[in-house]
Amino acid sequence: MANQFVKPTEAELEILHILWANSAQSVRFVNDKLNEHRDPSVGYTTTLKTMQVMNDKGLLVRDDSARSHIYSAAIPQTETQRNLVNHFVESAFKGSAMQLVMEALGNHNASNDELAEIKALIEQMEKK
Amino acid sequence: MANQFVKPTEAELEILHILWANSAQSVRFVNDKLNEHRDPSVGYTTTLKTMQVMNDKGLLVRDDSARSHIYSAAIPQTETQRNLVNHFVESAFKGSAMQLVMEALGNHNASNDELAEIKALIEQMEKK
DNA sequence: TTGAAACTACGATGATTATCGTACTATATT
DNA sequence: AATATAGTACGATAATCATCGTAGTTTCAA
Repeated sequence: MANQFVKPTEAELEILHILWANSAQSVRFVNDKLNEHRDPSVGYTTTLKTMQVMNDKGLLVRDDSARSHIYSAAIPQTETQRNLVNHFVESAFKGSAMQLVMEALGNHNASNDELAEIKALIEQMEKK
Repeated sequence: MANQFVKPTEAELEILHILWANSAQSVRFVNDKLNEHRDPSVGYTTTLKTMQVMNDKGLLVRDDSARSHIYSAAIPQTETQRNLVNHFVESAFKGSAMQLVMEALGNHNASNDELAEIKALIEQMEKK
């Protein structure tokens, strides 16, 4: 059977975004990145604890061979996002993914390039 | 300024779906509907309590003129879904709505009618 | 008219989340 | 060597969520 999806919390997702964009990093690095965009800044031990929990949950992988442990995301970004979308479609749109697509398309600006890319994807789907 | 968005929890969202589809209803009705698709069924007082909390949060409106109180969703389905999508795009896709669209399009089946509808929406967007 | 059935109010509980402080340990600087 | 610096481990806390039990009240039927 497929691996069981562990849904990351909001705080965990922020950390995942940082590790997806920056591969393997220390807690110090992640905490600094987090606080670049935070007003009440997050304490170092808060980030440490969260990342330890994520490691226990199987969301992160840890290399503890050196004194400063190095963490990376255990699951690829696209796979996690696919799972998140599946869950979200169910809970917010009762399974109607196309309603979600319409909503997301309608209320956010898209460049012509992006629109072209989506059209291409639709063409491709129609051929099946 | 616009009304502050109160994000419904998972359990609350399920109740909202029932009330969006069935307008004004009693707790009894909602609880019965919930338990149509639930294995460990939800207790009546659980649903009652949740709906009372939702009323306090401003998610529901209550008519308590009769003994059996009648609740309805305080905010329209489309408006709530728009807010949910906005939040989800931020947290899961760091603001890239088009990436969400691609993901949702790619991994869910769409009928030809639905694809046509989306194409129409895209045509319309290109004219701006 | 009295007892069962149905309803509301409300407090309590266990689980999860986000947060931090403290204790302890290893490294680096003077 | 002694001390400051930087790291990990871990317990504690307050907030939120989902859940339910109990108490009290209204309605209805035998």
